Amino acid sequence: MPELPEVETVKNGLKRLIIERKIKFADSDNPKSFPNAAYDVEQFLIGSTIKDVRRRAKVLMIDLSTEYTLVIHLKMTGQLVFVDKATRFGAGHPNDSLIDSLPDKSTRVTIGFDDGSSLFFNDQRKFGWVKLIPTIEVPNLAFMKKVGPEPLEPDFTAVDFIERFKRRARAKIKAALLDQTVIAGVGNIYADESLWGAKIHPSRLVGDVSVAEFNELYMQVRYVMNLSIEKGGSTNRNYVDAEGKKGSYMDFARVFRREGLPCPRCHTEIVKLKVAGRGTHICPHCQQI
DNA sequence: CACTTGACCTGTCCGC
DNA sequence: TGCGGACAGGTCAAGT
Repeated sequence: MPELPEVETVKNGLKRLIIERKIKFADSDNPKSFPNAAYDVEQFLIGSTIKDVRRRAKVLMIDLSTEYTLVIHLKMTGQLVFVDKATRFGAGHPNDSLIDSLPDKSTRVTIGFDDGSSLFFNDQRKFGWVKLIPTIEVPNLAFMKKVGPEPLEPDFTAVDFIERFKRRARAKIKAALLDQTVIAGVGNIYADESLWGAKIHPSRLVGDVSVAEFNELYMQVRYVMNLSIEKGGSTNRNYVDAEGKKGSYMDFARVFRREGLPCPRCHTEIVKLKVAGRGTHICPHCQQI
């Protein structure tokens, strides 16, 4: 799934839904999805209360009253869905079919609360994980130490943006955009969308992109990801938010998964190619090598 | 170091 | 219908 806007949407939903709930039990069918010692789970997870939910890059953090944190990465197909037994069978609930079906065969972790509600971590491809870590140790995780700045923070400027790319001067601009140590949170959808917005071909080398083009790319990265947060993220395949609802950014996408359709700017047919090992969508007229 | 490729998994879709 | 292969929102380890 999940790039910055999707993880942000899940975080916002969880903040509304699970703060102050008390954890009664935790189950998992897959050690790689929940690689925590039974002793730690018993000692620091069971019986704890949810105090806060945070996001950094594409990582979610659920802070517990025990000074431990559930650090969660959804990778490609992860979902975190809260189900309250009171709404579970509620007629007319917009997503009662999905909600009613949980847990299902993709459920890797179940967190049960003492009021009967549950949080399900579903992950078809099993790339994602839920790790229980002392809160004070979270900033020391290898990923947290090397990840780049948050591009939507108000004090993150175009000058900062350009500076971060200097270390990847010989890489393709799309590979650098996807590199989480350059800036945090951009994935395949918003890389394609922002490069189209800035009229930059994804295969161009970072060192050959002008300052004016970088300024436009900076604006586009912030524009597409802010718009997507407003739309509840992109549901390309599996993604749903904390209530099981799909996001609608794909209705506003300009190139992503729109091969064969006209470019919204010039009506040239959008084509799909492979760049940096990833499926990539461009307008061959607007985005020249 | 900088950069690219393959691996991790399951499911779906497309061509034969 | 079945089967093989390519492909899917991400990140790492290992390779050049």
